Amino acid sequence: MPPTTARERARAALTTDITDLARAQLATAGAAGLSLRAIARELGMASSALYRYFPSRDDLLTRLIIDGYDDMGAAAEAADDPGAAPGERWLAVCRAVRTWALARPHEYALLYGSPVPGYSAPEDTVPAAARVGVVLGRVLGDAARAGLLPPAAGRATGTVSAAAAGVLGGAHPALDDAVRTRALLAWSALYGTISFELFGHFTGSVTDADTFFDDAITDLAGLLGF
Amino acid sequence: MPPTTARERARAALTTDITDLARAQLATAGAAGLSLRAIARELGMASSALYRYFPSRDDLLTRLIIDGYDDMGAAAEAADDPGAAPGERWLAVCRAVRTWALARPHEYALLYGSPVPGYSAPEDTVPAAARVGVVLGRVLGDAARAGLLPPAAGRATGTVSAAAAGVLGGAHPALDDAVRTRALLAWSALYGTISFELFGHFTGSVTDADTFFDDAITDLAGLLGF
DNA sequence: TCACCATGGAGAGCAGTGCTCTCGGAATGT
DNA sequence: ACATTCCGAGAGCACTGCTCTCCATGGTGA
Repeated sequence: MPPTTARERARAALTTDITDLARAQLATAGAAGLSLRAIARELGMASSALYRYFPSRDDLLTRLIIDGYDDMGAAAEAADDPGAAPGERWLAVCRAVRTWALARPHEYALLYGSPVPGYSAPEDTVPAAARVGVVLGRVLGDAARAGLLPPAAGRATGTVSAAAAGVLGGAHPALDDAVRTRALLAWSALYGTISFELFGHFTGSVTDADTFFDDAITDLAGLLGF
Repeated sequence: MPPTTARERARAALTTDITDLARAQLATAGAAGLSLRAIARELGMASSALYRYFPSRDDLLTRLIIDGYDDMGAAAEAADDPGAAPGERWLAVCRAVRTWALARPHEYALLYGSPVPGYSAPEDTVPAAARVGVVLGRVLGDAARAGLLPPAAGRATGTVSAAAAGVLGGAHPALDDAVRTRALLAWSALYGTISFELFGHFTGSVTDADTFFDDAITDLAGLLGF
């Protein structure tokens, strides 16, 4: 339900003002440079008043992390056309993730870079964090159900949890632990390439980042059988 | 040449004391929690005296980063047996990198996590950072020269720089841009899986991290033709 | 040998941080 | 109209990186 009383309205408005300013500050100073006092200053209020809205700096970061995961997940979902071929879908979703990351490098770093020290992601972040994985898992499952995947070897290595197996296509003869391991590998490889590009580990090695990314992602699609 | 005068000896000793304490602090508080004052306190000296040895906190971090790259590179080099088969070599080097990372998660995060904000890695870090890549590139090149690689398609996509091509096996008929792209992909995927494991993105999905890593790395080796 | 000077410590201080506490006014529910 | 809850302000604590000044010491050229 939306806020009803004037107080709740004001509180909600100020809360989004804070997170917006925090995001803006994130874009310039990074996560470590995020300063509650600076936000309060820009808002024209005492720093102590901010603690009525976020009990601590880490809680603000948690909010930003959840919003970030959700925003990225929405971008991935929007990029997925369930009617297209698996290879096309995979490429489109991966491209969307990279585009999202390139537009907000600091926010991406907050999600997939070093964890903030002394801060362990609360349970709240899990569902939001899973959204991109769910989209990629659906692509895999749809491909299997459409008979577009090579037959699986039927190996059960026991390394992929049942919960993850459910997300990664569910039960299907064309899907076994070996396939799912490759899916998890492709998933982490996607973030590996994006992180390397964003964090500067490719500088001097990759000249055309756009086509390199497409080539690499296509290789990964081949690994998955698309 | 080693330090000669007593002063130089004392300076070198104190410098290593500082970096050792910094590394210890890194292991507990992470990069953001690294405090020059705390180091000075543990050393029983004034915080201002530390600036005689490191002009700023970022310079200390740079030192730690270079040392970290070097240590990891040495571990990778030690794990590589040039006489073994390419697949074995690839697996051994990747395992060594992961083992190194698992033993020093915070140090790994410093190297491959989010870049420290407002801090751009100086040129000094480049050669040290390249060491692991050089080892992996040598494995690829040796495999090509031994005729253990499938024939290349001969594609020149122009995405891999000449410098990187030199590291990634050098010139050989079995090596083209398509192969080198896969090599860079495998390289970043290696760090993607390690980062995901270390940063907690696999929690709940991967049950047996050790065998998952081996499986994933073997898949990557297959992608490279090993 | 002695004077000179670079070296490296100590301390005070500045500007900034997250966070806590108390106080007082204002909106809300009864 | 009253009681309660909410929310902003201000002062203050402990901490940070960093600078500046001052001073003792160690190595060195005359």
